[in-house]
Amino acid sequence: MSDPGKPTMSDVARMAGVSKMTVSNVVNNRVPVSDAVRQRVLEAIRETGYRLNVTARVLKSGRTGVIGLAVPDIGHAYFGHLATLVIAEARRYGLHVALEQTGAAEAGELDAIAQSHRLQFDGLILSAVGADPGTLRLPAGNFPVVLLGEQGFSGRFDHVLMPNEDGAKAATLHLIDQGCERVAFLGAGELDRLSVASRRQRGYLAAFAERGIEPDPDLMVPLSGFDLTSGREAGRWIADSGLGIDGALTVTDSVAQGVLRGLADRGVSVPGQVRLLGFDDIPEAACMVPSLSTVAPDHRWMAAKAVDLVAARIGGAEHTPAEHMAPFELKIRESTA
Amino acid sequence: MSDPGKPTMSDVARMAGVSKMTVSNVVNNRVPVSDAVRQRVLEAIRETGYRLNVTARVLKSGRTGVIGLAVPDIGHAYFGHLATLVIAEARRYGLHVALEQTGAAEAGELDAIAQSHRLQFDGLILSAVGADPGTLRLPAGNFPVVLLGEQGFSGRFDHVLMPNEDGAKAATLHLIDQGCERVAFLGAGELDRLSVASRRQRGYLAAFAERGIEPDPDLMVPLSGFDLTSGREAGRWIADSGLGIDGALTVTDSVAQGVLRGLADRGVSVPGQVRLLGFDDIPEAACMVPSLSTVAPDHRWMAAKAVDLVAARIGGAEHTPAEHMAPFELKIRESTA
DNA sequence: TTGTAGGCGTTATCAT
DNA sequence: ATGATAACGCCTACAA
Repeated sequence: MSDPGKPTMSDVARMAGVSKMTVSNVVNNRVPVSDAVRQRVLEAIRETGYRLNVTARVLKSGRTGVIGLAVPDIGHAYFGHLATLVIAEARRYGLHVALEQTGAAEAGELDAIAQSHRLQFDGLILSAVGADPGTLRLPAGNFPVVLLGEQGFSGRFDHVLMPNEDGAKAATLHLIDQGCERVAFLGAGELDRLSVASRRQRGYLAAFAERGIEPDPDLMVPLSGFDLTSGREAGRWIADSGLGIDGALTVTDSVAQGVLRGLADRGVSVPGQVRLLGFDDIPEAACMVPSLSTVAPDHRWMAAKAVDLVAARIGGAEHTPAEHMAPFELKIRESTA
Repeated sequence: MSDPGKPTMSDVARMAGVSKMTVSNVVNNRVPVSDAVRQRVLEAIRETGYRLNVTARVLKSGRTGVIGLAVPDIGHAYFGHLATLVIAEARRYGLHVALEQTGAAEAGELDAIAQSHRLQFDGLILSAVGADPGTLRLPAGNFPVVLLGEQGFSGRFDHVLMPNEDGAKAATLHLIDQGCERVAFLGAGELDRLSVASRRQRGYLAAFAERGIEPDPDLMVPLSGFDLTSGREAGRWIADSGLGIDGALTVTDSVAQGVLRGLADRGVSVPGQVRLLGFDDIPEAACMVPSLSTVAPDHRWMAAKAVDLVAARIGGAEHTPAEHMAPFELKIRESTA
């Protein structure tokens, strides 16, 4: 007795007394097959427990029907939400989405690209925050890549952009107009790097410029990360700093959520003593206490656009790379009332 | 000129003036290759932009090094968090994780299994909430599947279980011991189905039994979903119901987050007028205002165990399926003070 | 150290 | 309507 191994089309064909090709045709409902033969084949499939070997099919077609979505951290509410939307949009094209986690580091992003080749994705949507799009190395040929959320346009890929500057500017103006005189920006970084954070910080600065106010460098505070914990530390810091901060724009909603908590730790009321404004409009924002005012980019629009672009390239389109800026809305809620 | 197509080993071999096999050996660092030849091959690889076609290799080896992780909805904080942990654990085995979304429906879960075959995963970790483990159909052969978080043990798969009953019981006892006389359970379902919700509800009932208190059916309220929005509605309902509810255990932390907001909408204070307790200990729980008391299963333990089990089966282990119950801790925070 | 032959499981093409 | 043959790109086994 030899090891039976997984049954193949040949096994089915032999059992049904037909050729491999006929089995293939039955499995794929392709050319007409006589009812008698079809039944015999289906019967043989059942008996052998045969399952199509997709790898072999992929080897021939060169297509997997899978696109990668690489994000810094799926644990972050924003990316979880985004992923859900991308998956929904991809379904419209019959595309499957596999998620990669880059860890918000350049190495991870480069690896995601390498992996997307390894895993034979047909394309990749990359939410890059660490790597410079100008220097990203790609798999051979013109592999469909769409960059998401980052604003450093390289001219090499399609970019779906968030309205980082305009959104942050509108948000800051709102805080100023609400009467805040000491508005902080939480999540500051090096302005020369084209990170999400620096883009938003530029918007913050643009608002001050428009109002003819001199920004105070002490109010642009860097964070150890863009998560709840860093936010909480920042919230406590605001209370302890003695800088008289009465308004704050955070680099993300998750940070704002932490800040809210950090302020509560110190008994500081929002919006009473400090008005708080976030960025992203994650689903949790409306359910915080107080509910969080925030810059709300149209996430569905972004997901749809990104998928449309990869799908088009996968379909063979050869348009020159372009930027696509998502619309946004400033959502005013309790935290800046 | 003909379409060059993607370069293959043959292309590289031709350019380097060697055989395909030599190229293969260089690429895989296998048998010794003379330095001269190696250089020529590497040079040719660079020039052609050749990249290994993994599909072809998989067709021979039958292994992809990828496991699937199928969860109801990655947009939910809990699953996002879980995914992060599983990805980290899988890395220890050199395994890659691809995420699937099942939509919390049986159809989605069955599809996830079908897909994991389609995508040639080596194994699957399935967080099943809809399908009955007893009736799940598997890909051919003994495909490594580990069920996560569900408590209906089938005897057919390894299960990594959450302490649903014990956790909910401990939580409910805590509420009772804090002096709550009207403790509600938010997220009730049909007790006969072995869902996560019904398991937790059993724990809730067990606590009442232990204290010799008759539970009030009006206090076991079903929800339209296990998300923020349903929670918010439930919170308002608590305030409007006139049932005198002064304590509540929710089926998940996300629901509790919504409830917190719904109560705030009605000006009900937590824990002053209503004490609130969640389940899961998502990262957000500690940062809510007030911070959320919750049942905290050891997520890292669960992720590690699940990965260990699939990895073992992928490695050929043939142990009989078993249950593995995660340890938990009751985290007391402000919401039940 | 390098090359040749054959096959992994499927499908396109052309023939019957 | 069905079958034979030849790829798809790589790797194992063996030969030189």
